[in-house]
Amino acid sequence: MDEVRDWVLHVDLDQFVAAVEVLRHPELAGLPVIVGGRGDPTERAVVSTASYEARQKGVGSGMPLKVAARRIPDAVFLPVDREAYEAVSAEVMAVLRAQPGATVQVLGWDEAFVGVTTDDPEAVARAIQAAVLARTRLHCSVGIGDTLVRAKVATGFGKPRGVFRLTRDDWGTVMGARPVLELWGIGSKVSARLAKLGIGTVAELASADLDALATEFGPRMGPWYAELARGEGASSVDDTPFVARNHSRETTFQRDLVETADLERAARGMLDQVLDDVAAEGRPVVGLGVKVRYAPFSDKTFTRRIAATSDRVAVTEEALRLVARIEPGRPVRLLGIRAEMAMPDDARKGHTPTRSGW
DNA sequence: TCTGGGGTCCTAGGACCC
DNA sequence: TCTGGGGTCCTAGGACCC
Repeated sequence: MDEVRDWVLHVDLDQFVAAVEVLRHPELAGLPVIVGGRGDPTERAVVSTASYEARQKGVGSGMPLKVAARRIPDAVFLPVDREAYEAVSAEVMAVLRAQPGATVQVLGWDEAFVGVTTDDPEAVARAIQAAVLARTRLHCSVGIGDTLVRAKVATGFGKPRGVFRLTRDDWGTVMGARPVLELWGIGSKVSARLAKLGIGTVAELASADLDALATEFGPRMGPWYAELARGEGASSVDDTPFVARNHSRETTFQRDLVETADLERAARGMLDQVLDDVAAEGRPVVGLGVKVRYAPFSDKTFTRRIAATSDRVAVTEEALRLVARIEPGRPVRLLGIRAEMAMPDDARKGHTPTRSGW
């Protein structure tokens, strides 16, 4: 038994979206279930979640549905049903908040940090798993750590349905020889740039020269990567309510658009939805962004800062002026519209559960 | 193989002000 | 007449997360 101290637990539902669908459709249990897009594998869309049966056959998140269908021709394809997942997610988070002494920081539909003070974090983890299962019939994995990063990484070793602890004492032993790509916050681009500096493993990044990292990645991100590789950073769970900075909509067109009139119509439709979302929060718009993906695959963004306003007509006109900068005649595969909102005075900056906070 | 949608934060470079 | 340097804001783009 440990002494009483603060612990970070990272709770992650197992194959959440697919599991919710199987609960609704019990006859799908044991089958390869793939959820993505509108559920039509001939469309341009990607896999949101694949069941373990589908994963065993090589289908995973982010894969184009067309590719998934080729790999598993007899898989069950289902459309994404956000509202259903949000409802189940709310139940899960309510269970977590009901744990005695728990501080809960939600990271997404299917995961959250839970801060507890205890001498037996494994017992708390098992209690959480049992409570979530009893309330929602869903299984989850729990990572235990002395920092947020270590708890988050630990969960991966617990999946599925398990519990795993990772602390300062064994972080180096467990993670040191692994590729930096396994760290949360390092993706393929940064991994490739690190490789050019001769850094391939977590241990190498943990002991890398900070000045060299700062030169390559900037004064904040460079040193932060080394800290990440040591498993360090924030160790307390922050339950400050989340305040969104942006609302946006994007659409990938099934057929590339070329005509200006088509683009303008699409932009107006998305803008209406975005402004509905903004209006629901009652906050003025202070900036606009347009994202374009030209075919075959090159992104461009245009942004503009505006005086704070809730005037939909004015915002729409301003956004359409940005859309007008799209290169005429070049096929457009994706259009995105983003509205940046004024932040309330009491919103703390930088507390959000993303990279900089760690 | 052919690449979603909704977010967050960081950086470089230019403009502008003092 | 010619010109330093710091601070801040904005834009555009990049990277990563779920």
